[in-house]
Amino acid sequence: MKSEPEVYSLDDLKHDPAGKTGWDSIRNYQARNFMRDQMQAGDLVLYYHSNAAVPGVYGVARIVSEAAIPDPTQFDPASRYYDPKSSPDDPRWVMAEVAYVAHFPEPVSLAQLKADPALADMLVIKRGQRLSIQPVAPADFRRVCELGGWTPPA
DNA sequence: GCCAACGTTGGC
DNA sequence: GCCAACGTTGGC
Repeated sequence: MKSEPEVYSLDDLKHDPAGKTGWDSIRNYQARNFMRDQMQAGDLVLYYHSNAAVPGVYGVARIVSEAAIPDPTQFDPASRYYDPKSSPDDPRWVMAEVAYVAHFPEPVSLAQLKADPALADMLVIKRGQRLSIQPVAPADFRRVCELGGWTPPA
């Protein structure tokens, strides 16, 4: 999952008073579908900082809700993400709740991801790949954690 | 700030 | 249904 650190960083998640955050405002159908169809409670997530001084993976979060909760911002006329075509009866946009797990001892930069032959198929290194939610192959997940100097729980 | 990539919108 | 215009993303 990508986030701009100026907007909501992994550190912000760590210190969030609620202990978690709703991953709202996703307004891309493909990203929404990845979240809705391929995430479930308990899944670990690589936390990527985009538009950062050093873009890359800074740590790990966890999905702590089902991955298809209606995104409340779509019903809020004051929100930038208001969608008048959506209705509470048939919500168009969904979200999941995410909780902090860990910062990597060594953040893994985008340049490192690109330089690692084992990660050649990772979506995030592909040119033009802008989706803010992307599936990660288990082997790639483990490799990125290894590069970050962090061991996932068994 | 530039610009490539790409999704969405809307006229026709 | 095509496609030009436009807006957004995000690395650099």
